[in-house]
Amino acid sequence: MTKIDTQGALSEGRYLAFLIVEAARLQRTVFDRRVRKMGFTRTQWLALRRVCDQPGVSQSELADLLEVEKASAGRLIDKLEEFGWLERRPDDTDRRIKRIYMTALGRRIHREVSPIAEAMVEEELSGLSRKERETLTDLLLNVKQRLQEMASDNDTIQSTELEKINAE
Amino acid sequence: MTKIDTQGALSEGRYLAFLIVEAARLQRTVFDRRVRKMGFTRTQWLALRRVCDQPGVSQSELADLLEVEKASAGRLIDKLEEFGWLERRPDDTDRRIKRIYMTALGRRIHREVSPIAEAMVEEELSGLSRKERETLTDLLLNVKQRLQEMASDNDTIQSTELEKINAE
DNA sequence: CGAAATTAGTAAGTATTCTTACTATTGCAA
DNA sequence: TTGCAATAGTAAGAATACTTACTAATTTCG
Repeated sequence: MTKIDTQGALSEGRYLAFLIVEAARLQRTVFDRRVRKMGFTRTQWLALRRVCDQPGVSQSELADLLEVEKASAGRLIDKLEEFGWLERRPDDTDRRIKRIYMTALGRRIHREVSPIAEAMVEEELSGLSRKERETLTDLLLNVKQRLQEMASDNDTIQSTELEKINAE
Repeated sequence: MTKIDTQGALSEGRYLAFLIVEAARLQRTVFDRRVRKMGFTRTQWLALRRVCDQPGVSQSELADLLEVEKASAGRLIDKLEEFGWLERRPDDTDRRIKRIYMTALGRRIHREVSPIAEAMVEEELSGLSRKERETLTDLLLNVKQRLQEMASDNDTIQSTELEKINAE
């Protein structure tokens, strides 16, 4: 009764969904290859970049921005502090909060890696005109906003049916 | 001497690169939320879907398709075989090879989850016309192909300079 | 034929991140 | 004020995936 038509109109959209994932994964792969030889990971680079954009960010805020858990962010900052790229400083008024700042070494690393990232982006978009880039931006923004709404609506799924099947 | 202009023309492209990553991550988040309650992970679902599309695939082929290492694919298949969704069968002619097939239960799980995935894709694209979807597909394909070329060119980066900085 | 190189899969150890539980601090309200 | 709830960060253990090394089977080539 619930035959699924995977060959019909839906497949086009499914293809688009895969395209988005594949483009993102390729970006990640290329970036990883180009910077991993330097001895750090993509996550570490993203954290460094965030702190550069927003010095004095708290650990929890940084965790949100990087979309990892608070505990994971703590470990990450441990390592980056070990490297001497970042440092924790207490907040002036709230003693629970530790704020993150870049060190001179961190700023230097950032200055060196930034052009690699910029060059990668420029290269991957080199086949598109300025107008096409704008169009791509608009369309992706549309999809992203829709996805954000979907991510907010939490609890619309019943799992009971599947659990029954799995339990048999 | 190597001043970086992060505010100029490059920032537009950088924004696009982030958009791609964010859209992909949101897709993943939404899908995870909708199926994780059913007791399995996105990777497990992707593996099941691949085997459904391509029954009799070998473990190594599956690892390539999922872009994980052979060892990880082995563990993954262990678990899915434990669940009773997939099964390994020996190859007829090459005794090294184990081919992966779906079980009746696996097919049933697939039939239940597939519409959830399809509905998600349809919903996330609901703000775009058919023509806009085609445009988005074309533009993303262009970016993806460029990234694939970049992923093939392996060794164009010197890491020496960064290592020097880091070692100080 | 028979030894070397290649390929499929597994095993062990490591790294990363998540989940859950905990401590310390702060804010709010009876 | 004092006690309860919320928030920031940490700790410990599980899950997942990667890296490296290994075994078994197959292919290639002298």
